[in-house]
Amino acid sequence: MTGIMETKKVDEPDGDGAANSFEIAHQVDRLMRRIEAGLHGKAVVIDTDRVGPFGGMVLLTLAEMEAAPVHRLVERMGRDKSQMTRAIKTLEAKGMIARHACSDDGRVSLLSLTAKGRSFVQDIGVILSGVIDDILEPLTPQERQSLLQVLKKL
Amino acid sequence: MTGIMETKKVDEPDGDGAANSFEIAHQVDRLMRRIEAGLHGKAVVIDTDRVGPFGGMVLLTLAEMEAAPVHRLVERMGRDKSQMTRAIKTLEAKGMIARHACSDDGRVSLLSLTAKGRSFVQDIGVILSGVIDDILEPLTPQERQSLLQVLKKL
DNA sequence: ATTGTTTGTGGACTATGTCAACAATTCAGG
DNA sequence: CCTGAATTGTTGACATAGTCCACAAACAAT
Repeated sequence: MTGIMETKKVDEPDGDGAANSFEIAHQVDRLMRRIEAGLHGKAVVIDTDRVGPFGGMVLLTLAEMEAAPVHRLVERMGRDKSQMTRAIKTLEAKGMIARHACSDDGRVSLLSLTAKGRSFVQDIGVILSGVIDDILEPLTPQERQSLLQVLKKL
Repeated sequence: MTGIMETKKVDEPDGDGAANSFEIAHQVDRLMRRIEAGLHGKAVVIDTDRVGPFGGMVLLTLAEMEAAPVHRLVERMGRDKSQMTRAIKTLEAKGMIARHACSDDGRVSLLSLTAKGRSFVQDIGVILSGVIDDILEPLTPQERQSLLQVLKKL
């Protein structure tokens, strides 16, 4: 049972609204957008194949898993199946990923990065790191680490 | 061979900023989506006017400012002007916000919530708080507070 | 074999976001 | 006062992202 904003400023001394839920949502949203905006500015240089932000995320995620069926990507990224299908289709057309049939299961086709896809992921990785590091710059290393841990705990 | 991220796992178990950049982006993204998913489930009950998630955000933001010109909303939310124009138009059509001319400046029209808009914001506030509190449930109060502070620092 | 489930696709649609052009004001400075 | 910039908001055209629903093919179990 969770309270509405007004009912729960009791035990928190700080004036900024006691773990204000809306505030957190807002800040998370802002952070997301800053990341994307930062990427957007620099991505033009690199995204010659017009992969787009979502496609980039797919590639990055895939790079962490190496050879996975679609539904695993879906569950990992929390998006819709059909959306994933289409993203994959265009990524395949651009030569970023390849699919080969799965011997165990005739329904699934395993996805993997091509060489082109891997080198692209390399490049995004560098830029993304740069962008986020810029954004996180005001934080101490401890704060970064605690941020990551808190996020992971969710 | 695996790509990029694998190459740097050995020397730093944790505690390095650069290694975690992509991880942070990913986690932030997930958090955003969980919030929106949680909202989506419960919003149907309340969003009888089909305001939508973005419209809701606009209303919530506006509720924090009370009477502002469009460009202030734009800079506060970090979105495109035109997007805001259209969102406002539909919100106005739904009777959530009102606009009245600004005496000082003939270009701007000041926006404010109507009674209907305010009560709607009330309702979202309750639900949003609930959803986020559910998500943040595994965190201790200290962790929540530190999360918020870290986010605000950015 | 029949039934139900999982896996991936496709259609149709809505919402979001981006880019560029534009009118109406306001402002700065001669 | 006048003219050329800058600001404010609007619109068109378009690109991307996300949702919902139905469906075929392969599997799993009885």
